[in-house]
Amino acid sequence: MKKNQLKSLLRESTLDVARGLLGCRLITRVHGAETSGMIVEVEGYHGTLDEAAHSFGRRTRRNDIMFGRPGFCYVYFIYGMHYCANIVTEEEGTGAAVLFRALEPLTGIEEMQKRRGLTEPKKLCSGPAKLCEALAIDRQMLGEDMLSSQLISIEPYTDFDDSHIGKSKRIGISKAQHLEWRFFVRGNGFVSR
DNA sequence: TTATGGATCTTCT
DNA sequence: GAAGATCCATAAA
Repeated sequence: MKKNQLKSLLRESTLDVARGLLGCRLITRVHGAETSGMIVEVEGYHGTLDEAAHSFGRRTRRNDIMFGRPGFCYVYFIYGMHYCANIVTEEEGTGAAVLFRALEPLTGIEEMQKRRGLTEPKKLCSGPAKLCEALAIDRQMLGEDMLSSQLISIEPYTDFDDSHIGKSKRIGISKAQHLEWRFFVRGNGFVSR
């Protein structure tokens, strides 16, 4: 994928965006430190047809960003201690997003190790809350446009064709559990399980 | 105003 | 494999 193709990828349906994001690079720049990783695992969430999505039902203060423009960053706080990060998909007002579940660390690895208090590369970003801690993602990223923001952005890196992409049911949800909306790079050691 | 439970991670057994 | 940590948006009252 070329750099300018991200914008057109975001016009695709949520599940196609999810697949297309595998192999892209997620980058943050915080306090002068750049950290980035290749996206190797994601999940799709689609408000109106998906009981597991935060946007299911109606627009509220918490999920408001999910109804914004595609490419926006939706960060939420969970279990009293963790942040998770999404990129908004579908046209404005839809309430859909793709959750970043795991990265393969690429740059700023020392910084990630410091933030995580760990050195083992496979444990740095192998879960949605772990990658947020490693890349210092929190509420300050909420609502950033990931196609133009300095703080948090996405760019093409590697392309995977369908034969390298696995799918499964989503993890950690109590509703709509039958949907196979989780996608990951097959055989990559940095996925969450 | 209060009660409830969640798109998780770590540590312990 | 199970439990504890610990905040906050939402729904119920």
